[in-house]
Amino acid sequence: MRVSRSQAEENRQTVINVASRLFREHGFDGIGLKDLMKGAGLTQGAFYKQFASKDDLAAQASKRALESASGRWSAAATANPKDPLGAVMAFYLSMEHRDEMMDGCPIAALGSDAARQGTDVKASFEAGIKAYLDVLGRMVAETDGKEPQGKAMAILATMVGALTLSRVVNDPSLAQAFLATAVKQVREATFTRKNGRRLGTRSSKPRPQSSAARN
Amino acid sequence: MRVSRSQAEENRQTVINVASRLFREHGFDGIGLKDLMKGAGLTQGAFYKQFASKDDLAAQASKRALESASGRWSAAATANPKDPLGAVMAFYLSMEHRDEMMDGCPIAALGSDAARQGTDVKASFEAGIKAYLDVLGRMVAETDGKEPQGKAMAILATMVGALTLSRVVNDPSLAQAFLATAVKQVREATFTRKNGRRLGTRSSKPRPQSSAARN
DNA sequence: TGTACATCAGTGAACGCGCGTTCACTGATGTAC
DNA sequence: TGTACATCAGTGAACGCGCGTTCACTGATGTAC
Repeated sequence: MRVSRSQAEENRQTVINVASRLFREHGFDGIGLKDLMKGAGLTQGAFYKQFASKDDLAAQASKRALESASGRWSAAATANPKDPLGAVMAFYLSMEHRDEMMDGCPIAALGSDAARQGTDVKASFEAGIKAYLDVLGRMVAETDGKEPQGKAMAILATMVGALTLSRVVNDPSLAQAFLATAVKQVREATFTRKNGRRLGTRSSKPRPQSSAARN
Repeated sequence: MRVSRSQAEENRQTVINVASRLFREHGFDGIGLKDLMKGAGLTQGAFYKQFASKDDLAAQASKRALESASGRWSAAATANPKDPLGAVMAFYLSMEHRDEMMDGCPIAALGSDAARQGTDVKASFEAGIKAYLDVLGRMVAETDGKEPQGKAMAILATMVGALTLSRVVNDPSLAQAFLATAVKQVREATFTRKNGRRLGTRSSKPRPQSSAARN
């Protein structure tokens, strides 16, 4: 039966939100429209009243996932203005994040899938990644004036790679080591720039099983 | 009709080799057994004479893909003994590698898929990653004595992350920038250690469209 | 404001298709004598 | 070494199933008068 316009729009948003989480959990190919719609309390027939195709939803859900993730970065940064980068790394490079793909970083959760998707999905990722880089760049600029955008790209790469690597191995201590060495490398990269001498002396010894080396 | 034992074993190896490339190209879920077997010149019915399940093949193909990739690293390193790390980065962080998933790094090509696979696939990745780390660790140890294994993990994370990021964006210059900043960051990380002063002065300015910053 | 009607979000069944897996069968290979 | 027979890698059809997509239908919503 028909539903009010605002209700329909609300349903649409719910589907996108649900899909942004279920795609991260199961991959674009790992979850069907039936389960996606069921997650939003609807049946699969309604899908094509809201979206042109599964690819269309994939692009919109990717956009939503990136927005929500970038929001978490900003929130962590503003909640800890003394060490915003440390706050971001504390949740990003944690074992909790490693073990929870559904609410985590979509680049790590869907990266190699997204590389095989079409232009629309990649456009969503591209826009979201630029937002990540803005947030990161602003953090880096505060402690390290030189080329903050280049630094931000390298830092993001290190973080995404470390999370990916930590997820494809069975051994939890190896997984944790990838996360901890990434924290360390990012700290050194951001505090080592000004004429070759380290600015900060923040220790970054990896704590083998703790969830995050917050320093 | 029956086939000689050595022919059967050869066929089996061919299937694993083909699968290691087609899984990287299409993802574990993106290619079916029929096409996998056809790629090896066989029909799908023969599959279960050689493998217990598709997951079984996924684990063996992952192992094969990692072995072949780690072989490429070693080859690049020994071919360029003066700058093995530079040689590895020259192909790993290149636009050619970005645009060719089939013969490229399985961690970048299958990383987020592998994170969702079972213990066997992850065991293949874990073993392969340790081999990568050995090769990298030896390179790092030559120029930078301290904690080569930790450095190797951070470098691998940066490289995997940069390649992944370069593949999920449409804009080729942004893709190239991810690769170039990764080269730069790895260079700085490996040559900046000894009491805070940089050892080498190798320039690492990114060359916007070239395939790799070889320096 | 009230009524008649058009719109369209959502339902649930159906479409064709390809999936992973199973199976009866084939016939060359490998083995026992 | 030669023969009889068991083995089993490979074939191709079939299995049940879930997929993305389409469609006739429903009935509350939105609109025209």
